[in-house]
Amino acid sequence: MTELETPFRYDAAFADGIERKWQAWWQESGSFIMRNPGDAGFDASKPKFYVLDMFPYPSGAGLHVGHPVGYIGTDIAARAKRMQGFNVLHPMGWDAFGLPAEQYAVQTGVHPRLTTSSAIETFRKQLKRFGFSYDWSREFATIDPEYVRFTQWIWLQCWNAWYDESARKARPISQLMQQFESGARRVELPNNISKLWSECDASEQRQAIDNMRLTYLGEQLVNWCPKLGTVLANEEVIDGKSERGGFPVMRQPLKQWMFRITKYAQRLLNDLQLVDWPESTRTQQAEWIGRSEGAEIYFAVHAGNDVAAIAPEKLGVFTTRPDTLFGATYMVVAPEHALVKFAVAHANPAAQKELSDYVAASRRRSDIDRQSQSKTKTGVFTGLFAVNPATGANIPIWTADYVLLNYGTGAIMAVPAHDPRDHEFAKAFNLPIRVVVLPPHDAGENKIASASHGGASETEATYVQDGIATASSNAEVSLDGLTTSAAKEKIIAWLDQRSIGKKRVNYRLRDWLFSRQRYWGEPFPVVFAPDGLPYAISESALPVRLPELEDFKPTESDTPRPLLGKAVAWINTTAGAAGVSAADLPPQTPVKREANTMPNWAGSCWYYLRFCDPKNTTRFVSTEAQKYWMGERGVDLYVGGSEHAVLHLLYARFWHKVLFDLGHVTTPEPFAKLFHQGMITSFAYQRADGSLAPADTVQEISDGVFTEKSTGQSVKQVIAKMSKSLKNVVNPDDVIANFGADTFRLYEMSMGPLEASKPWNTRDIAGSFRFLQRAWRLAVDERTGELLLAAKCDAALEKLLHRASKKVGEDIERLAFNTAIATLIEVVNAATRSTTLASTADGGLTRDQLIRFVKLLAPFAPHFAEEIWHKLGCAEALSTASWPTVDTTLLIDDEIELAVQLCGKVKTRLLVPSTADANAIEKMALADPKVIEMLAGKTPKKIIVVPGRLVNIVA
RNA sequence: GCGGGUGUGGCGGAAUUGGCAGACGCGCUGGAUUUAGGUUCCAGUGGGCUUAAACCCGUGCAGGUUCGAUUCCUGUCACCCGCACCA
Repeated sequence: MTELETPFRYDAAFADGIERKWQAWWQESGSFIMRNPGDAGFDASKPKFYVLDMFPYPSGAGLHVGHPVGYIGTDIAARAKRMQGFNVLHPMGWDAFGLPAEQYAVQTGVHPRLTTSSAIETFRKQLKRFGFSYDWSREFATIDPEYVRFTQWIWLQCWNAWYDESARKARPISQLMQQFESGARRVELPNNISKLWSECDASEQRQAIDNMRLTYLGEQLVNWCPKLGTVLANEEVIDGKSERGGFPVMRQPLKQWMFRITKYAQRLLNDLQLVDWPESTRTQQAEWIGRSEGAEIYFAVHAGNDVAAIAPEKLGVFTTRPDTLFGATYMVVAPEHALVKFAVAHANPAAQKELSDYVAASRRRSDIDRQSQSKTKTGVFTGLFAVNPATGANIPIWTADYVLLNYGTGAIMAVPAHDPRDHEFAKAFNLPIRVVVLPPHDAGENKIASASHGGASETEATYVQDGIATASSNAEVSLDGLTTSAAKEKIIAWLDQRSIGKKRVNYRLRDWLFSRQRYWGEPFPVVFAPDGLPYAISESALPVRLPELEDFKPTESDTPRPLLGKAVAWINTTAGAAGVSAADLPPQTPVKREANTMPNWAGSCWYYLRFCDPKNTTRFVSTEAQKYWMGERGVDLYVGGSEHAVLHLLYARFWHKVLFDLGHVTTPEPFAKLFHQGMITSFAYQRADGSLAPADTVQEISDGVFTEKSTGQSVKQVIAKMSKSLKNVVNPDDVIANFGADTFRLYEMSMGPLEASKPWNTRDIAGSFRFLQRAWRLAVDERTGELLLAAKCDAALEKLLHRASKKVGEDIERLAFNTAIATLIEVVNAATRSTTLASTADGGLTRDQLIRFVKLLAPFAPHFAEEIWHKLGCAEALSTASWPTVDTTLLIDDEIELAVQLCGKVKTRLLVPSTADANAIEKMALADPKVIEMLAGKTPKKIIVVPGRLVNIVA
């Protein structure tokens, strides 16, 4: 048949036509606009379902085929839930502050606002072509002034709050003031001084309050690249050089805004039990928070005989193994530790140089490098000694970069016999190793006769597990013979009694560094008075807007400075002009604005709340909208990449909990159910030497055999990330142009499980396209465009369709879209076969069957389904139709086929009535001729009957 | 280094709770339709040995538990993701 004869054939052009038609119709009729409670047309009788994508950062390159995977998944869920009678909130927006736009501005001078808004245009246009059922009326970008205003407002909530340890929640700072003023709480000042509020001067009072706020200024090390004039992420630093340009990078201290997220460590850990998240993600968060129980122990420090200086205060360490205190033969402090500065100041010239060289060198290494065991341990003796409080021994204090300043106290007691890192270090520097724990069985037999002191070669391996303490006693305390847990308790009690240590819970989680030295981020609503103290800008003066910059090029500098520092006129203002309350500072006071900006996380920490009520100009979200859409447990389905498993998801939970404590939101957790979609990878071709050949230089000469065109060398097909250099990037626009959006949606959902990473294979798209073409031919006459409907209902087909209804519904619920689509394909294939095999025109689907089939297909291929739906004479949108119900009586078979196994191997099959019980099945199996033959007269030892599945005869 | 994960035909994958390994798609083979190609339809397609049946082997590798293991356990190999200023 020629194309002229089949004007209604489902090809790419035809698909394009109907897709654009229905997209326009959905938009005009507002099909997916969701009203809020209180609005006209809102149906309060329906339950709510909030399904959310992790919103994208709109990059200049546009959408790639990896973006839509999650979006198609949430759209299927949203469309199915709508048909199942839910009010569905399904919004989309833009995470629009970010580094790429700023870096582009540095290179070209084009304002990030322009770059960003054109990227948003592109993304929006591309997303709309997929026919997603987003409520576009709720769209916003994190750079919108109204959104920035409330992002700053939330920061002010943290500024105006403190964490009440006894109530285990954040409370307004005004309540702290009341406690101070009433004398219920004393002011804790440095050096263990405590005073009444009334005894403090103004500056002490101010300090007392500032030290309690949820956001505070802290000094942190950053990777500063003087040449680029910018701070770099760890991943942008390679071997102490900047990734771009290869310029030296130094770790420099910088005063920056921090969040006291560590106060929430325990709650962030506990509340992981409240959410329906992938187990791996909850584990990753728990590991990140890293709770460990142990002890803090204080070691007296002295400077050695040849250093005539007064030793500094005691050196505190955190250890999870206080029971090994007797085995602590040396100490290690981080190179940035204050004790190292003291050591440098008091060392002789040669040692001084060695120490400062080491500190300088470690500044150039990243934390990951520093902890990496593959690289040999390095370190330098500080010239200082500590006294092991248990043994009384003088033990040397070293500095080494495998100890990190920001974990624990930045210092450790080294127990080389029982910690692999300490062991390796001790071997490298010939430090003593002292065994103080024995494996339980060895302790009993007393295999190790002497566990006393010795050189580094005493033991080859470290024993890290729990065991029995040995060689651990002094005049006051003995741990010998105790199990590790008993020994821990006993030594902590002893340390506590002597006031040289105490029980402590430590978290790996660190306070959250929230300042960036960038332009393209939210300004902080804070200024600095001439005395250097920060003052908040009042809520009524928000948003604080970014100043315009002519030139975005950073300035070369040896010390870190924010890019916004260039906006001199903006930075220097008065308290009144900036919007500081006159109660805090007189309006004419000259002040400097904060030149740091917030990180990208700020916008993504609360966008899910804004979607509930995006146009609100008086509040970040109305109480009513927040209550309705967040409900009891928050967002009902949140889909995004697993690369966000820790940071974004932890930060958003933290903000949410602060807002919860302060009464602004009503759920303890933001996201009830979380799902990670997998990455779309691509094929690449590996040469014999392991290098990768670009995809366009390779040909497939036979099944699975590939050669490089130019050389004829055989190459191996492997899976790799999509990258420009490998020429294996796929543009979704091209795919849609060739097959249509419905085919694209089906293809990406049928590639495999939503959570798995899967290689894109353009060749396979044909399968999804053919499925739609088949389905179309089944329902529509390609010559006339008329519906093809069976007059009679085929019983087998009806049963199949019924089972498919059940299966598709269940699969959508568990986001197993690949198997749902396979089921739909089976229906179409069976129905097609029925038409070609039928002698009369009776094959195919009846009107009623087609209606049900189209409803099942609607979430996956919405344009296709809508087209047939309207051909069936339905005037309302398919999204308003109800989901097919399942008649359970049609799911039961009269007879079931069971597998019959002999010793676990399938030998034959048996048809039994579905009502037969285990006894009856056993009898039938034993009466089966094949079974009799196989048993050959032997009596079965055991017969296992699994109803509905199999019979296993053990002979 | 620390933390999380994945390995099944030529390829993507299915097997939801320990119960018939390979659903569905791609590719390939044969047939029908067609002047031919394409399209469409029908059938076949894990490997070995076979005319066929039957049988044997088979879920990265080596063990273990079990009547029964892709699934649980131990060890091992390979690959992927995250690591706090990329988003």
